[in-house]
Amino acid sequence: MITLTERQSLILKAIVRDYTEGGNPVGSKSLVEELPMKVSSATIRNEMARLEDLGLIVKTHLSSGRIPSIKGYRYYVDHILTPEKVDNRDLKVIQHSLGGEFHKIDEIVAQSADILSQLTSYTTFTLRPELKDSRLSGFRLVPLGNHQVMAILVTNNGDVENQTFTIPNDLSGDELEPVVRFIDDQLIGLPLQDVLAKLQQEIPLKLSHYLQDPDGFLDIFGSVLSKAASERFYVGGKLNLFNYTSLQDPKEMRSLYSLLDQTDNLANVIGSPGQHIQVRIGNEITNDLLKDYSLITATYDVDQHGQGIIALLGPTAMPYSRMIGLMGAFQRELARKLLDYYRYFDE
Amino acid sequence: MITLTERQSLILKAIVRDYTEGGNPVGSKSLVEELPMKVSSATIRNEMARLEDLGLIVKTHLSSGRIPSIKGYRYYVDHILTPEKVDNRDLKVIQHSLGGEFHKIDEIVAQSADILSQLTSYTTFTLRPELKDSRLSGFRLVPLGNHQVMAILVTNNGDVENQTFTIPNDLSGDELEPVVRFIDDQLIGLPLQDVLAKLQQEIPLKLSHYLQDPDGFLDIFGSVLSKAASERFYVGGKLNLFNYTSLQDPKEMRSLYSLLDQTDNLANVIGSPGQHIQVRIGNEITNDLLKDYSLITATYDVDQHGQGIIALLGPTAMPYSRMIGLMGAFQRELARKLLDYYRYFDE
DNA sequence: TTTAGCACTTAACTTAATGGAGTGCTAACA
DNA sequence: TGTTAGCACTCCATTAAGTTAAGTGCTAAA
Repeated sequence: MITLTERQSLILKAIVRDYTEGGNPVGSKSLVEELPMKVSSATIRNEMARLEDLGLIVKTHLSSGRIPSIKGYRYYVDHILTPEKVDNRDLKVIQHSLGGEFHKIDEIVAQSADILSQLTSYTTFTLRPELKDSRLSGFRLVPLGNHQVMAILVTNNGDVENQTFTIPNDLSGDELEPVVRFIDDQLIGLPLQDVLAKLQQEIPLKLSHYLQDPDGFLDIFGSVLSKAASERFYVGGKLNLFNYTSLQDPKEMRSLYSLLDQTDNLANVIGSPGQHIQVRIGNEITNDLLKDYSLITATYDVDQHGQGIIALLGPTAMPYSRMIGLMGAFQRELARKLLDYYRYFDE
Repeated sequence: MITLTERQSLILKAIVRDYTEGGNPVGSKSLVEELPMKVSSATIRNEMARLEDLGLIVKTHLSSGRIPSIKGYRYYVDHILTPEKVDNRDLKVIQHSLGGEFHKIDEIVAQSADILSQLTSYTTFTLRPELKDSRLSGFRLVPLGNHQVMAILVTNNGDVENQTFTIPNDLSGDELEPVVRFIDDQLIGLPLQDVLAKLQQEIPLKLSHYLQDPDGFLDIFGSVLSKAASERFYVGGKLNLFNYTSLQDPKEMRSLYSLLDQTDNLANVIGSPGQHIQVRIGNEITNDLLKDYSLITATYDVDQHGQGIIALLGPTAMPYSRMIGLMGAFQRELARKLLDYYRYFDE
């Protein structure tokens, strides 16, 4: 367990700030002017040597200034930093852009990713509140003619999922009705997870009373259901990658970029953060492609509607205190907006 | 009007080929070995000087080898090149990947963009056949409970478009039925364009017999309708940009990339190509961001179902003959597949 | 018309020189 | 014991100079 003196702490803080703002290694002389106490550059050099021994700062070459190491950022984030109060203008932007009327949760969540990336110039990820508590509240089969049927699934949270299928023989609404009614009787009100489970056990058997070939129908129902139960990260500010990356090689650039495109893979990268705002720096991120970046993740709580996730990817040299402040604001504002949205369907 | 001698033509052809394959300016000595006739490098130098006078090739500096100019590529494409027969393996790939079963036209069109970009390592754009001949074949309003209604629109080509709306007061199916029936009577069978037109004229008046407040309903219907009538390019191989661009500056990279993201803007860039395969090179493309690239565009015909567009963006130094061959193959295969698809709904 | 020969140009690479920023260490000082 | 001034040292970045290889245009002869 590392403990720093007051002065060492101030020096580390100043190094992190300078490097984050200017992007250049920080030397002892420039620190003399910035530190609140009156000490010579030699003294600072001595302290810096100690910070280096502790592994908190490193040199880029033998006689260069210092930059924070991963460990240094870590210490800074854990013990020195205080979250910055969100700028009033930023807060206005957030509230205004979430203030409009939305027809889908996904729109709200996607919009959040966009705003956050706009405010930070980094790349952001958002995940809607978990669906595990969602319940099936309605199922429809709408014959469209021409061998097509649309299956629609509604949850108690107002989520609507639909898919169109091509079927060998046209069906009339009358033929479909008993099946839909059966589904309604048996499954409405159950959590989606349970519906998925039942779908593999008792339902096929019972359904065979109503339909000669229940398999086709079950495929359809299952397909919409799993689409509704799937969880997808929204990515905002993908293009911002160009701002903060130091990569030159187009090949690496490409593979990084395509990582951001594989939204189904992002869950592995981001994981499930705890209650508080979590910062992972450099190689603390499990994915090798991101070992030179930092990832800030946080959950947000929407009462009994479960938790969602917001995340922020940027350079290791990012203004952590401002970013953490912003994440906090988003936690609150997004939760509030969604609570508002859900209330509409709870009535 | 430029006319080249047989020998000049062969030299230009060789320069284009060499530069396209190797990426380096081509000198007179290396051409000696490649040309089918027996001439010295000095002779080739003389010919090259003439080609340069004509503006077909240029030097990168006073004593460098030559590279084709825009005008040179133009001449090559117009007078020298012969489309390459499509590799059998490539044809298999195309046919196989379009061979599967699709539930939506958009899936086929998007898939085509992906395959073509995969085969070429460039970026591709595809547009589905024009909708102008599509006719409205069905309209549904499905109440979902919780203040939500889904509007579904079906065309005679099997296109399905849907959108969910939040409405102030819940409506039952019974209330909606006369409205839907009215729409069916008045509008089914008409081309979408005509439907759009009528929607702004006679319909609102007549509809007021059935509904107290037709405006809300018309908004809904109009919204789905315009969604169905909107034409969107699919973009394939966006990431391939990293392969063929020579840009270093992340800022330019970014603006180029975001051009590809604005799918609604692409129509301006791509235009409406004529019957044949059209090649635009460098500054022949109207968009300034693309002045260092080449764009190959072509239409494909699906009989009475209208025309679609495929396009290919790559470096000016691209193997035109192979690319034009591939575009030809796609014209045929995509048209065939779509004809097949439509036939299903024509029955 | 073609060709050999040659002087000339340029990019790309290597090497050397210089200045500046920063460090660690030593010795003196409070 | 902690702090400071001074100094030798290191490394990067930039500039300058030199070298090589590829390629050209031009001239004069075949």
